Amino acid sequence: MSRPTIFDVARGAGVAISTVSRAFSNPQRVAEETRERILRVAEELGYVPNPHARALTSRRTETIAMVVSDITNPHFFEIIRGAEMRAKASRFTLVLVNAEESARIEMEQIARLARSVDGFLLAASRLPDEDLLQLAGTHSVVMVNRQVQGIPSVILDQKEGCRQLVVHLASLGHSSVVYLSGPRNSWIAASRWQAIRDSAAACGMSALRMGPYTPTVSHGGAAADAALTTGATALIAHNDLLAIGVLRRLAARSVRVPEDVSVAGFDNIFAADLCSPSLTTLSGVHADLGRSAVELLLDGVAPGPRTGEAPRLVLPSQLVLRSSTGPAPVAV
Amino acid sequence: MSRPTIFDVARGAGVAISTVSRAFSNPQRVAEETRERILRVAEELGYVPNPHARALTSRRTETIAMVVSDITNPHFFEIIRGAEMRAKASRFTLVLVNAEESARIEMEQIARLARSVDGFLLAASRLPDEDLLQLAGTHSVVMVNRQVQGIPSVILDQKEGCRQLVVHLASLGHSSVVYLSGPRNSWIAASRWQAIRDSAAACGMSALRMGPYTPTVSHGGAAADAALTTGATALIAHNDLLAIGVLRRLAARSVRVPEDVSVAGFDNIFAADLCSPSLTTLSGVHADLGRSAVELLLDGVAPGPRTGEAPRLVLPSQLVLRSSTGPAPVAV
DNA sequence: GAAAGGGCGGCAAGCCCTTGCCATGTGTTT
DNA sequence: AAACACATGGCAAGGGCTTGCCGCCCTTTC
Repeated sequence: MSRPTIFDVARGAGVAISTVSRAFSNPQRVAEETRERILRVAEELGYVPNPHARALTSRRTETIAMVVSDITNPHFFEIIRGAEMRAKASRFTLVLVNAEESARIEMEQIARLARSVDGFLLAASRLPDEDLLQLAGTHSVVMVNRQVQGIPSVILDQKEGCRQLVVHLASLGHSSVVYLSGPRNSWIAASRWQAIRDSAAACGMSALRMGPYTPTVSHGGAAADAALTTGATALIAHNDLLAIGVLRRLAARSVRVPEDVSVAGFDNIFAADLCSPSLTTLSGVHADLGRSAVELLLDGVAPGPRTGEAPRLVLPSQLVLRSSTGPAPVAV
Repeated sequence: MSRPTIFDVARGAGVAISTVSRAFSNPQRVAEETRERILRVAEELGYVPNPHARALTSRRTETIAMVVSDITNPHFFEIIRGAEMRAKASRFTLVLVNAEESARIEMEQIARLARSVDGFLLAASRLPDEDLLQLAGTHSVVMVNRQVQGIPSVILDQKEGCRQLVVHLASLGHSSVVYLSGPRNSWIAASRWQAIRDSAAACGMSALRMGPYTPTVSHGGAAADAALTTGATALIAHNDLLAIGVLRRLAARSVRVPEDVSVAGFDNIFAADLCSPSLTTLSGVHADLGRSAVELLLDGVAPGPRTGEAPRLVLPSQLVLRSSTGPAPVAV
């Protein structure tokens, strides 16, 4: 015996299938009494509407896709987690896809899912602006940790966060800072560098960008070596993973942190508090990024007139001071 | 202009829609030459089959759902990651759902998705065996980190791993070990305790189970306090998070690790190598769990005769020795 | 050269719902 | 009492695809 369909419910309740359909998807269109009867019959029969049949005509799927640029990066998991929880709260299903740091794969995956989801969450997308704008023309899209004019987005406040971080370093007496940059086409890396450079200028510090580096622990070694050649006393790594890699290499080279060199990262991952020395980092509630992004997407997906402007959410970030930053060494 | 359908392609290629359909889903059923022509037209038109229409008749969705018992637990992310990558390799889509440690929610989510996916990956399911067996009767199911008679599963080798861990502690001179247990209805917690108890007995050690504890850092404090009352010199925590919490509390209470007490965990999370002292832990390639689980599921989903037995994969685990375990203190 | 077989394409019946439009019945207004 | 508005339910046309079955034609076989 196969699963009951809308016909079985209609027969059981003595109504037309259209009425059953509306009892589920358009409740106020059906008399209270009728609806209750239908729901009761459906319950008894164990009827669940077939989502595909539903999607076929209604073009709504109650599913959203989250595309992350690199699923191996633990930083995204908080975002994914927040997104999943928020999606679930609205009875939406979350599909997870990995772009493997490739714009081509990202595009392929999006094309593949275009018909199966109501919208896309693009986390740290590597696609060029044009592609994104085109996509946003035909689908609901929300960017996470990237801003593109005209597309809704959610980011953590890099500007203010970087400013605080630079001011912190400046007030410790550092006069030069190196930013160990993340991937070349990472919007957030560009945005961090810009904020660091501007803030450094405002503090009278010199700022230098090095890299790009793949932001993993294993690439921290090269980054540290390169940074040491500059003589800078303050290092800001693109993220905590890279920063931890830097710390390791510095330890291996007997460079003391923070006595000789100060190091800071981004994301405040769990390990940032455990490594030695513990890591000063720019923190933020990443789960909220995912949550807010879904919220924005659901707003956009909902029928009704668009508000004129694409919303740009900027969530607060906060500086977490630990022991990897300290006073600049006294000049020799 | 709306998206092209199979009709447009059929017209363009001068064939019937059934032929177009087969050109995509049953290539060897169509002459090579015809197929090429169809694919070329489809390409030109930008035709992509509508997955919902497809699913409606074929009952295949090329989608699998991964249900995790608690999405806030970082341990799962490796598994999710492995699963996503493997699914993608077979052009399957992965849906992620969170059971929030609740059997009820887990069941609801499964019911909701039952029609939209080809199968379920249940990671650390909290459902009773009966429910799982019933589910496995109607759907393709693969269990991750749990074994149920008759259902395909993938686990890390707890038994041998725990044995090695206990032998390691025994050979360091410890004569008593405490297992700080994970959640009550966690299969893996039960399985670990059983392996620890048996191995301890074989080594002439006494073993004690305490808890259950929610396996997070914050619950490690209570676990540590409780464990200290027993006078045991070796502590095995349900996972690394709990172990790190234990380490923190011990440090706060000035109990030296490993001089006074040895501590070990499970999972070898990234932070295990960074905490102080670094943590001895039972490691395993968790991404492989996800990968293998998807593989098993795809095997099960594929048409064709079932092999008689439900496969039970046991992936190797390995003991990673770090500095949180050491010789037992000399008795006073 | 006739019969048998295989490869290939087409027909048409679904798969299970949503939704625009119409029909009916009831209550309200003038 | 006529005219109307509104609430409610039904009809039927899809939505875009898969697949069992049939039939055609070209090979092969004896």
